[in-house]
Amino acid sequence: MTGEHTATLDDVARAAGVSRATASRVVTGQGPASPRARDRVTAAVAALGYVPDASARALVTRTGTRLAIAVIGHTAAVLDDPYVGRVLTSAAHVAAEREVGVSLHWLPLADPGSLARLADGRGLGGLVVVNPTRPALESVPRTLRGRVAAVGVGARHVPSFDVDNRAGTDGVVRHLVRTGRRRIAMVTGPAWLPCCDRAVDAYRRVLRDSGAEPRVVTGDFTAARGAEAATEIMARWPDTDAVFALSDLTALGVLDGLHALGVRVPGDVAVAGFDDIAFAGLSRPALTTSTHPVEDIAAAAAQAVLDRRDISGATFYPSALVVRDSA
Amino acid sequence: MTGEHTATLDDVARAAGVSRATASRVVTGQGPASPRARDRVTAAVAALGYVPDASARALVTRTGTRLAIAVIGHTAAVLDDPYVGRVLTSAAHVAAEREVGVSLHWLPLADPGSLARLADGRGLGGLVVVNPTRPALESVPRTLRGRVAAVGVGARHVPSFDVDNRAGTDGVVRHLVRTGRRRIAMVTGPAWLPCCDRAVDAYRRVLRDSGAEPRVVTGDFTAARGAEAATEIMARWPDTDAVFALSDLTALGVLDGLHALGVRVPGDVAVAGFDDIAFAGLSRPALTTSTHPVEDIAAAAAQAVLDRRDISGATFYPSALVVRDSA
DNA sequence: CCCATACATGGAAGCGCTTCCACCGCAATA
DNA sequence: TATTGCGGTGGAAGCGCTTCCATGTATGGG
Repeated sequence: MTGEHTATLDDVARAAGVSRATASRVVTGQGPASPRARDRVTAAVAALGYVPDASARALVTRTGTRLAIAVIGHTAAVLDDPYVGRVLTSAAHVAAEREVGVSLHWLPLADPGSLARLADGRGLGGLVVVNPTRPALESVPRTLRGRVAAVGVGARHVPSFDVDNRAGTDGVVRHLVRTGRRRIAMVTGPAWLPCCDRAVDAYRRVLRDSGAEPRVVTGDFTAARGAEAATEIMARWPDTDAVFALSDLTALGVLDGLHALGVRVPGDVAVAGFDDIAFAGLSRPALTTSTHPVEDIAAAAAQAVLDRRDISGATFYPSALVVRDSA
Repeated sequence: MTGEHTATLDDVARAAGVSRATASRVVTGQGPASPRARDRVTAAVAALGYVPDASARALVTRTGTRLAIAVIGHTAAVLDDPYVGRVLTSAAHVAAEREVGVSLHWLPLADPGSLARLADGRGLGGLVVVNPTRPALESVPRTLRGRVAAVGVGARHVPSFDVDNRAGTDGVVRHLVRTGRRRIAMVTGPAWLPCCDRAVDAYRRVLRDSGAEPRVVTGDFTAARGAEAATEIMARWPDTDAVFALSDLTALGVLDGLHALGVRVPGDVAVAGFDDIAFAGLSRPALTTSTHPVEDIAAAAAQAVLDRRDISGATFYPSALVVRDSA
C-alpha cells in the first residue's frame, strides 16, 4: 500500500494483531487457528494485498514444487512441429491440476550439460525431458534422481514414455502392402532421435517378409524436407509406389513434392504419415496415418514425476492406423 | 556424495578450508578473492557437485530473474491452435538468451484472479500475458507494475503487441472484392478476444465501401467450428461467394465443410484465412491468407519486459497478404 | 470446585544464501 | 622505523517464511 514496500508476513501479523506464527498457520491452512484469528488474518491479507514469497517458502519447506520441462534440440525443425507445443500444453495442464508451477527450458542439442545448471535449487519437484538423448539424461544431477521422466525413449535408467512407433510403423507398412504396394520408401526423422531406429527396424522387417528392398531416406520431421525427400526418392527409385514418412508434417511435404512432380496420390504413389496431427484430415487427399497420443504420453510423464511413482523402463502407448484417402 | 545429503555452501566452505563468505564470493564471482582461495573453492564445488539453491539466492538478492508466461483461456480451442506453441517457443527463446528461466501458467478464462497468485514471490523478472483480457490484466499485482507486457491487445495500461489484423483483414477482404467477390461471409474468433472486434470492424468497413451486407458468424479458431460454420453460412446465405476466417485453422475447416457440401473452391466460393500457419501452403487448394508474425510479436513482448523498456500502448505488427489458390 | 485435556498462541530457531563491516597482515610510502 | 593503504578474509546479520516447542486459556469430567 505505502508506495513501494511489498507486504510481508510480518506486516500481515502486525495488522491482524497476531504473531507471525499464527499468521503463517492461517495463510497456509496448516495447523490450528481460532475463527477470530482466521478472520483477522484473512482481512489483513486482503487489505495489504499480501502474496507469500515462493522463494522463502521453498527455502524452508524444501518441498520443491515446480515441474521443469526441458526440450532438447532447439532447432527450427523441432519448433515448427506441433509436437512440442502439445507436450508442453499437456504437461502444463497436469502441473496446473496439482497446483505446481512449470518452468520451461530450451536446450541446444550440443550442450546437454546445461541440464545440470537447470536444476539449480531444490525448488524443483521434477523434471520432464523431451526428446531425451543419452548424454543429456546422464548429465541430470543426482539430486533429481527419482524425479525425472522422459517423453520419448532415450536412456535406460530413466522412466520413458513414448508412442509405440514400432507397432505403428508395422501397422502402416502392412496396410500399404495389403493394398498392393510393394516398392515402399520411408522418410525417417533425425538420426539423433532413438525413436527413428525402432520405426525403421519395423519397416525393414515388414519389407523383408514381403520380399521387398528397403528404401530409406533421412528426414528431419519438417514439411520442407518432405518435399525434397519426395523428389529424391522419385529420382533414385522411379518405380516407387508408396512413401511412408515418420511424421505427418513430412508426409504433407511429400504430398506437396509429389504434386509438383505431377505424380498422382494415391493413384501413382500412396502416401502415409505418422502422428495424426490436426491437419492430417484436412489435406487433399486426406492423409492416411497412425495416431500418436502425445497428450496422454506427456501427461503420463508429468504424473509419474509429480506423484513420485516409480515407473521404471519404457512405457509405449498404442498407435492406431487411420485410413483416409492418401493410402 | 554421501548418500542423500545435498551439498550446501557451508559444505563447500568447509571442504575448501575457507569461510562461507569467501566461498560465496568465489561462486558468484563478486568481490575479491585470492587465487589460492579461488582454486580451492572451485575444486570443492566440483568435488561435492555443489549447485547453488536458487530459492535461497533469490530470497536474499531479491533479484527475481524469471519470466512468467500466462496463457489466458485454457480451452481446447486455444490449445489446438499452433499459436500458443509459437508464442511460448519464441518467448522462451528470448528468455534463454538472457539466461533467465521461464515459467508457464495456464489460466482458466473464468478465473483471471489466479494471475495474482502466480506472482507469488518477488522472484519474478516479468510477466507476459497471452490472450489478455481486461479483468485478467487488472488483477496483476502492483508489485509487477512496469514488468508486464501482453501478447494480444487487451487493456490500455499494459504495453501490448499484436498483429495488425485490422489492416490484415482489410487486405484480405479487399483482395476478395478485387477478384470479383461480393457476397463475402466472415467467421470471427471467440467474442472475448478483443482482436476480433477490430478485424470485424475492418471487414464491415470494406463491405460498406463496396455496398455489400456483412455476414458474420462467430467461431472459436478451431477447424471443427470452421466446418460447422461453412454449413451454417451456406444454409443461411446460399449465394455466398467467399468466406474469410480469422484463423487458418478455421479456414481449413471451412474448406473441409464446403468440400463435404460439394461446393467447389475457389470456383463457387473463395476461402481465405488469417495467420499463414505452416500448413496453409500445403492444403488443397492452398490457402490464401495473411501473415501473422507470432514469433516477432512474442519476442518483442518478452524483450520489453525483460529489458524493462517502457513501451507504452499497443504496437501492431504488419500482416501481409499471401495469395495462393483458394481465393 | 479442581484437575486433566484439548486447543490456540507466540517465541525462537533455522532453511541456504549474500553482503556489510571490521579486521588482519602485507607492501608501499614518508 | 612508523605510518598509511589495500586486497583478502571471516563474523554476523538478515532476506521471508515454516514449524517445533513451551506457554497460556477455555472446556470437559470427576
